[in-house]
Amino acid sequence: MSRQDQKRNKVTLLDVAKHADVSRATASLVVRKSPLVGAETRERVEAAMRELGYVYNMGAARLRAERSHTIGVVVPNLTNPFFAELLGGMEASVDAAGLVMIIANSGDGPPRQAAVLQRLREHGVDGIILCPAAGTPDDLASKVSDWKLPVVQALRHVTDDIDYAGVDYAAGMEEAVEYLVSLGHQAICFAVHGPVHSAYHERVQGFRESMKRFSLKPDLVIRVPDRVDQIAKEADALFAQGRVPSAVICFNDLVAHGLAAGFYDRGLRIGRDISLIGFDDVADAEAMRPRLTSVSTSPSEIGHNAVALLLERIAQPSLPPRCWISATKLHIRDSCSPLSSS
Amino acid sequence: MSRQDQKRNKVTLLDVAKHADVSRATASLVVRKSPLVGAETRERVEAAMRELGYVYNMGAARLRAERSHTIGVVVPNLTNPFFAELLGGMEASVDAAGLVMIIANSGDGPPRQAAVLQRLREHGVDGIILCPAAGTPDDLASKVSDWKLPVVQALRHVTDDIDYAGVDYAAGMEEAVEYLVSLGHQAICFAVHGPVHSAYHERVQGFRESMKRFSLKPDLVIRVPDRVDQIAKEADALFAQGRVPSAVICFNDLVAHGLAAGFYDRGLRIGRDISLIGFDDVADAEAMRPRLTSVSTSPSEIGHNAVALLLERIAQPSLPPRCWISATKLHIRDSCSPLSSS
DNA sequence: CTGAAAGCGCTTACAG
DNA sequence: CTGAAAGCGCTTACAG
Repeated sequence: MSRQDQKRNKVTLLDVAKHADVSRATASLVVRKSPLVGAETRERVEAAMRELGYVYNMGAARLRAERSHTIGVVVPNLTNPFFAELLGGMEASVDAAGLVMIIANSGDGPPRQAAVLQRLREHGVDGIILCPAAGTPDDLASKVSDWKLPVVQALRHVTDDIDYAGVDYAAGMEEAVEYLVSLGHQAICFAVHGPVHSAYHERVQGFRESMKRFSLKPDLVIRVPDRVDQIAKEADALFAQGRVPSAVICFNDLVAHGLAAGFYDRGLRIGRDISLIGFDDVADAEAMRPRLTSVSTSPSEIGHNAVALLLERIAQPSLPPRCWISATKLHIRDSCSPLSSS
Repeated sequence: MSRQDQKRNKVTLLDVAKHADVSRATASLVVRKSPLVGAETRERVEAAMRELGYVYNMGAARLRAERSHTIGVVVPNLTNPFFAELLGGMEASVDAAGLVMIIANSGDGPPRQAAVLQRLREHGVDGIILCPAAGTPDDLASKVSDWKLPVVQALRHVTDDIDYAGVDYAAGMEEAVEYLVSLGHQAICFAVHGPVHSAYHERVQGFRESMKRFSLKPDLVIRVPDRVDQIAKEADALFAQGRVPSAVICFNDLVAHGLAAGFYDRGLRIGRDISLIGFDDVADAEAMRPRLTSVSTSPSEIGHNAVALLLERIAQPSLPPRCWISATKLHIRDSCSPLSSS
């Protein structure tokens, strides 16, 4: 019975309506779970859908209703565990809202970013969560507003005119510095890497300000390679500045991981000879030895926030731009120790 | 000029056609880069698109052309770095093919998997790459063929009737065992975790077979917790079986990472007191200390393969089902040492 | 609560 | 190479 109507998968709402002996409009109301339809009718239509193997055609619905139930997410990178956690958080929220997520990779470069943004527009997404690529031009906000497409920035921001879900990186740095100072450290170094963007600046400035607050030298900022397996080799750079740090704060856990390896190679014992603090507190921090003290930024929570902002923006496009800056939390484990009075 | 036509973003192909003084059909040909249109005409149309800020409406096109330029990817988990690398590989290939990727999370459970699969069908994806959830029912193949939707299995497989892009896990285990044997190890343990599926069975069987080939006890298979931070605490279980292993092969690098932490906590020196081999060879392996010897499965390459299979399947739906099993490669680093004759 | 009509923005034959 | 017409499968008012 049911199979014969189905050549080439073409069961349409009209077929369902006929089968259930109602009008197409009524069938449409049933699919969309409208309360206008009587229980008995609804049941009949639903039975018809089952029997015919009906599959809702979102594409057709979108064309008429101007809503695609699809959002776009563009990140600079897919393989970084931090972004993986971020995406995981987003996926959960997006799914709960009955939407679906198209993900795109900007490679952290403006040209590719422009291309994927265009592609997402063509696909008619209802909105976009964008972690702006390093070097994103200033006119992003005006472009986006021309598009009349709901957009929220995540993790990084290039304009105040667009919603932003991020983290108080500066406060996180402050927590880290404060903690190390409380342990007696003074020669504290900040090891950075990767592309430069708002989250980068906020961390560096947070570090400098905090150091100054404690009347400490704020300029021990050194740059390490991007890839974790190369950071280890560069750990020497930390000690080549004329002043030997007793503690180092890392741009993220990846840097911490690489540096930890480098220290190991040099026979330095973390948490004894040198103190180490990570940033982000991704899953590995707990599995490092000694366990890594790290400033937690809860990427999956940021993912939730970004989706929440986007959904509200979609519902009310004229809302004033909003910021959702979440707090960090220093997760103290075993990689720092009091400065031995030597 | 250009702004006024654009109230509510509604520049349509017809507007472009009028502006360029051609018919709608011709404009359509230009968007699709058909060679049928003369260079001069094409240029005029393209100029019109630019001036009006035209955005191609993929949704409308799909409705008529029955192609969405969208593929679905369903994975059991988003935050595992292994899947992150897999997705990264897929994204590159998908993007290069001019498509876009909807990603969905099955949570490694059949009910959610069924839901997301349904959702992807509703969104009219051109095909699906599925890493089947543990416990996926046997009728998957017949369901999928009812759907007439191109599908390829990745990493795991539940049927031979659907394309599959995977890895020769058994051969990988064999490499690992062989290497340890060559170092003189006999009491070799396999530490597994996570849900049970084809890739799990293949690894366990690969281990057992290889051990038997060398006339070694094949039943030192122990189970550790799923989360990396809990594995460390369970490292003792390795030594509670009456026989103390001198080497352990891990189900994946995550297990290796957790176990390494556990060994550290017990004062065991990896690569001296005990040998350790990981599986997958994700980025961290290089940053562990001692550096982790691991069986590389090249997840991003599998991602490429899966996309390639899917694109071919979409182009030729009647092709017989195919398998693309890629080889593993043992990446020897510093976590294993010869068994000291004691 | 239900029906008949129009239309979302494109592509597809089919004539010229 | 170009035009006019029909239609993809839905939803949206608008009447009943």
